[in-house]
Amino acid sequence: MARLSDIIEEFLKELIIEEEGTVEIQRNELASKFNCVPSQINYVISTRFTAEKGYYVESRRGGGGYICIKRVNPDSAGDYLMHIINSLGDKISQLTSEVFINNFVDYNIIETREAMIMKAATSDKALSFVPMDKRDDVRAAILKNMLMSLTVL
Amino acid sequence: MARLSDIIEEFLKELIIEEEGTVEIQRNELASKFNCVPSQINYVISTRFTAEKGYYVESRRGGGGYICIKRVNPDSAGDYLMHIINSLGDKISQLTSEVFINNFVDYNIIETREAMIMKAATSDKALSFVPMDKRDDVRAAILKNMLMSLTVL
DNA sequence: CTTTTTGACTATCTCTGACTATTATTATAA
DNA sequence: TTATAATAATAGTCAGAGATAGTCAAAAAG
Repeated sequence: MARLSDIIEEFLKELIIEEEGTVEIQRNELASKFNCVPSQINYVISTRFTAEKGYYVESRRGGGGYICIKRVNPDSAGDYLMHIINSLGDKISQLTSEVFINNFVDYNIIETREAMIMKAATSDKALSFVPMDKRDDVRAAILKNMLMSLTVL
Repeated sequence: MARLSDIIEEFLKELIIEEEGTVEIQRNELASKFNCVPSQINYVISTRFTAEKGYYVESRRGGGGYICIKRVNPDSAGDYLMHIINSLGDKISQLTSEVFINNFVDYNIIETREAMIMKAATSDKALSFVPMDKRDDVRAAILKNMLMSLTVL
């Protein structure tokens, strides 16, 4: 029993993909397409296309009014990660690495579990077979690689 | 006379087998199917489909609400992971590592994003600073460490 | 005594509609 | 012609109704 809101959400997201990141609609038109009251469109937008979820919405009332939804997060999260990756040096200590990873959680770039995995992968324990003098290089390479893998999703 | 809770438990487990590991129900619907109060469904879930027993449950209230039960693994995820960790040798190739990681996703042990992170951490690219003859040892250590970090969550 | 069953009360999410706010267009007055 | 007022065309807000699921403690069963 799919909810109408979910159906409308899906419809809009597909449009956004088709239109490559932005879509412009008219509230009443969309509402009548889905046989619902216009305010349902507002409901869908305010619960599904929030800034937190990576969307930016603007609108205008009056004759020729519209609602425009833009997807911002995929790029900006990717950009942010690229920025961090570029700022990382060729060597990094376990402690510094953990600080970075904790920051990613704070900034909602990664989940707690993902952070645990990353910390585990970059811990001295995991790298015990790597000679001390190479360890910080390897750690930096691993961390960068893990972060890079997230920029494409 | 079998207890109702047992009957509902059995019904759900069969459904889970049919649906290959996951089932989605509506509380009221299921309750009326078995002629019981809706909260009995909660009772069954909270006593029979616990995390300890290898199930993961999520739900949503409101119109079109649902309860979704996923079987993580016959054993608990932690046990399963420990088993895998112990079965891993001291060396592992990139290819073998990826096969393992893909299996974890299939068995609902980890998420797709987590898999990507793990693959990135154990790729030859990430380990390019590690001499070839040590690489598979380091990779095995990293993989084990990442998996270990998940056994405690 | 422990487990199961029940139901009253609560929490959360969705849908609806009346009322409000804003903008564009058209009509009217100066 | 220009300024202003009325009208039309949109979108926004919010509270209430509807639809689910969750909690908890008492009653019932074993």
